[in-house]
Amino acid sequence: MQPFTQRVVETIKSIPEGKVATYGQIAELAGSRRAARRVVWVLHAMSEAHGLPWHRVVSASGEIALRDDEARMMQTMLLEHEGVEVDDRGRIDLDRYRYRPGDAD
DNA sequence: AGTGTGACTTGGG
DNA sequence: ACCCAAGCCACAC
Repeated sequence: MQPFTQRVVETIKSIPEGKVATYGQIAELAGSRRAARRVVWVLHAMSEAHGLPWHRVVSASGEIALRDDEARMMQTMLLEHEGVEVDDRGRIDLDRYRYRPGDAD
């Protein structure tokens, strides 16, 4: 596994319950600001094997990015279970729920 | 090696 | 706020 991939995995694992991070944010935290699409690939390839909290990753617009309706429902359910509000269009208020590393909560 | 694809992002209109 | 075109990076064929 490439170092960047490893860092993406660690970054995703570091997102706390009740918070979300965007693809671009994860890419930046892992050291490559423009690598949002690699984050997508990591989620596909490593989510299961590494037990990643994949549901805490959303798009820069605060939207659930999954295409598949069932999967969207699943993500919505997992997030709301952690106290993250998701509206009926699958949108999340990033001002409220965005993960900010280093914040004292 | 070229092309297509993806749970993306940004910038412009 | 929505739509679109480019840019982005790695992978599979």
